[in-house]
Formats: sequence, structure tokens, C-alpha cells
Amino acid sequence: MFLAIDFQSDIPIYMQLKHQIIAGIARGELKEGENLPSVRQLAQDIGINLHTVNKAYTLLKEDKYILMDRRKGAVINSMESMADADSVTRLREEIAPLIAQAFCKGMKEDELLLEIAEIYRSFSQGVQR
Amino acid sequence: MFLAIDFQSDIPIYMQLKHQIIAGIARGELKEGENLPSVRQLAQDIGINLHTVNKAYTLLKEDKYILMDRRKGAVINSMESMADADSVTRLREEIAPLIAQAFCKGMKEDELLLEIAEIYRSFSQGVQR
Amino acid sequence: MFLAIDFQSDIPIYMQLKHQIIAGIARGELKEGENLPSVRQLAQDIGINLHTVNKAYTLLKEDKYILMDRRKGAVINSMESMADADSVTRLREEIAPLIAQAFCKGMKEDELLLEIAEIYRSFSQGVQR
Amino acid sequence: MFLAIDFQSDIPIYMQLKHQIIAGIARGELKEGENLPSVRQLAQDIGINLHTVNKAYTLLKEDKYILMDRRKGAVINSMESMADADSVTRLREEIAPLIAQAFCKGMKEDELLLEIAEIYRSFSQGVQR
DNA sequence: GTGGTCTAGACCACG
DNA sequence: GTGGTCTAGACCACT
Repeated sequence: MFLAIDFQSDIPIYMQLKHQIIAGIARGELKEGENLPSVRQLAQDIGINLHTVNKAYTLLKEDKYILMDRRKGAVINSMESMADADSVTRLREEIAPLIAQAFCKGMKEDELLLEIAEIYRSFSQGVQR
Repeated sequence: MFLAIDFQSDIPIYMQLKHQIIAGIARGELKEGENLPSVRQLAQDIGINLHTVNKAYTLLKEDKYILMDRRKGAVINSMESMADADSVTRLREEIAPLIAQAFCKGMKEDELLLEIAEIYRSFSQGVQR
Repeated sequence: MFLAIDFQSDIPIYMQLKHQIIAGIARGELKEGENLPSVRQLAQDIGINLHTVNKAYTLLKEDKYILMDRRKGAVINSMESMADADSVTRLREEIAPLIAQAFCKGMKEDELLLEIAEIYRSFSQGVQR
Repeated sequence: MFLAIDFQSDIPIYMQLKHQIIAGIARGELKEGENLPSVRQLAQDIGINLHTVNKAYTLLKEDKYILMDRRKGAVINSMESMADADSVTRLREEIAPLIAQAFCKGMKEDELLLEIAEIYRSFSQGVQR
């Protein structure tokens, strides 16, 4: 899987990392049981600090996307184990401001829903839940 | 309009302020040409520093939500003037990671679309575009 | 002569006023001996504060563009009386940063000179010096 | 690169800073990829507050002169990336009032063009575009 | 009285 | 050690 980090972005690197790994899971590029590179390895590959990768992995673990195994390192969790009502509530709160902005910026309801559906499908394709 | 700031949140105050004012516009509580309180006034009302309010106003101005009128202070812009292709592109990029998370967390496509539609309508109600 | 003030501009109103009156002189719309509206009149016409117009007139007088006559009010000065080596030196200092920006923004020398010449001619047309 | 700030000037310090850094780029003293000092470092060197330096850097970033790299701090952008049609339009509007003044102050067209060309060349010397 | 500028100092997020 | 955030207080430009 390819990770593209934008060092000029105002989104912290560890957050970009987290987002891209989740996207990889959603697209089915990272499957249950699959190993992520070691913290050291990934940090070196991207050219970032160890701590940064570590923070991303820690957050992914807290959100149940991965499991940290002392021997095998970071492993993708099963889709069933990821599901979590609390997270969905948090997502709802995070998405509302974006929708308000979309509305103000002139997006119609059906336009917005079409876009969202398109993005959703770009992920769910080929992933067994 | 009522502004509720969560001082414990990890979202910066100026960002919460920005979000809530945009939500106010989307809900039609703040209409074109209407004045926002002065930075000093609002800062005092909320109990924060005026520079924090100023930062929120500056961002809102850069994103065309408000105008800084030299005579009247901060004024809500017209919905037409807010529209902007660049912002929509930026929104798309911000929303994608949230949808990937929603998918992983077990939300079905129609569930998601239903939620989004609901939020959208909670805004667009009673606002003339 | 028509004065268009942008109340949203980051350029102070008195400065916009000054610029536009100088432009009027340069375009020959305001000729030597001609009267400017009274401070009161102009302030009311544009919908701004008395002090703001006053400040613009004061600056124009300091820079020799107009004469303040107790009986006749503000009067356009003669082009000969406006000339002033000091102002030219000040202009040079003000224009240099703009040229540095033009260069960085990719303007070629001949492009820049062509533009400047065009602007210059849009003024000098029909004005006797 | 040497930065000379005039604390008596009516031009804000952050603006002088911005101008001088742009001039440094135009003169080729600051090249693509080169690092600017950290806000703290520069603030201390000049003897001003770090927030003032920060404001200058933020403006330079918004105008594409520099990039804020999360790992390396402020970095000079490539000349190609600086180019931007909007900025050129804005420059045109800023330069027009100065030309009107130059005309009124008695500068002839060829005098003006000669001066501008001289300033332009003082910048473009030794800079690869 | 308004926003803009500058200073100053604190704490935190980031790398 | 870096920039980002927030607070606080001062002065000034502008209207």
C-alpha cells in the first residue's frame, strides 16, 4: 500500500497516516490479519520521526482498527471488531460542521448525497463485511 | 444567537466559534447583512480573549462567510458570495476520511445517506438560497 | 467625478479617497482651480464620517494636490505646483516591494513595463502638464 | 541574509519583514528549498516578538512565497509555485495609484519606465526562473 | 468604540 | 526545539 504524506498540510502527519491506513482498510487493500510495517520501517520509508508513526499506530489501536501484538507487531483487526457505536456518535459530530459548510458553499442536498455515496462506494467495493 | 463553547474539547476555541457561526448561517439564524457582535463584545460574553474571537472572524472572512466592513464591523455575507468551487474541493477532501471511518465502523450506505440528509435538512430549513 | 469606495477593502477609506482624487486629477477629470465638494457634502454623499473626508483632504493638501481656501473650500492645485522631488523619492521606495513581488510572481520585464506604460497613458491622456 | 527593520517607519514590522524576504528571494539571496530561521530565532535576532515574525511568515505562506514544512519549518518555495494570476491582478491594483502620483508629481513616461526597469533588474540579476 | 498591531508569557501538539 | 493556541494588556489607526 502506498502512503502519500503532505508535509505542508495543516493536518498533522500522524493524522494523515491514520487516515490513509483507515482508507486502505476501507478499500480492502489492508485485510484482516495483515501486518503493517514496523514503526521503525515505516518511519524510515516515509522519512519521518519514529514517535510520529508510533502515535498513529496507538490511535489506530485505540479505535480498534489494529491490534498491537508484541511478536507480530501491528495487525489489521477484523471488520466486526472495529464496529463501535461510540465512534459513530463521534463521527456524527465531526461531520455536521462540514455539512453546514457544504450548504453555505452552495451544495444542493442531492448533489451532496451523490458525492457522499460515490465516496462510500469507492471504499466499500470489494470489502467483505 | 447562542454560542456554546466547550472549553474541555480538543477542538480549538476559535474553530468551535467558526463552526457555530457557520451553523448559525446555515440554520438561517444569521442572515445576510446582519452584524456579528464586535470582537470585544463577543469575547466578553463568552469569557475568552478578544484575539481568539478575532482569529475566528479572520478565518470566516477568508472563507467569505462574513465581510469586515470598516464602518459596521463583521457582517454576514450573501449566500451567493459564499459559494466557491475551491472550498467545495477542500470539503470533499476533509469528508472522505470520515466516510472511510463510518464504513469501517459498520455504517451501511443507506444509513449514512439518511443521517447526512437529516443533518443537511436541519440546516437548510427556512434558509433562502 | 465618481468615487467608488470599497468598505470591505483593507485599504483605509481616507486612503481610497485620496487615491481616487489623485487618479481623477491624473485623468484630467479634475482640473486646476476646480472645487472639490465640501467635506460635509462628500461625507454625506458617500455615507462616511466627516473626519474621514477631512483626513483625506488634509493629506492631499500636505502633498500639494489641493489647496484649502477658507472661502472656496478645497481647490485643485496646478500641476506645476504639485511637482516635488521628495515625493518622487518616497514613491520609489513604495514601488520597489511591488516590483519584487511582480518578479517573483513570474512577470517578465517587458510585460511589466508594458503594463506600467499602459496605466501611465490611461492617466496622462488629455492632461496638459 | 541581512534584515534591516525600521522601527520608526509607519509600515508595520511584519510587513517590512515580508517585503525584505520577498526582495531577498527576488535578488536570489534566498533560493528554493532554503530554510528561513525559526520564528523564535529570527525574532531574537531582530529583537522583536515571535508573534510578529509568525505573522510575516503566515502571510508569506498564504502568498506562496514559502512553505511551512512540518519537519523543517519555513522553506522558500519554487519560483514556479509562486506564480499566480490573482496576485498579479492585485499587484496591478496596488501599483496604479502610485503611477497616478508619479504622473502628478511630474515624472515623464520614459523616466518612470527607466526607473522601473532599473529596479526590476536589480532584482532579477542572477536569479534563474 | 472599532479593529489592527505589537509585546509578553504560558502551555501544548508535533516531530 | 518547533510552530500553534490562548491569554493579557498596551497603543494606535480608523470611523
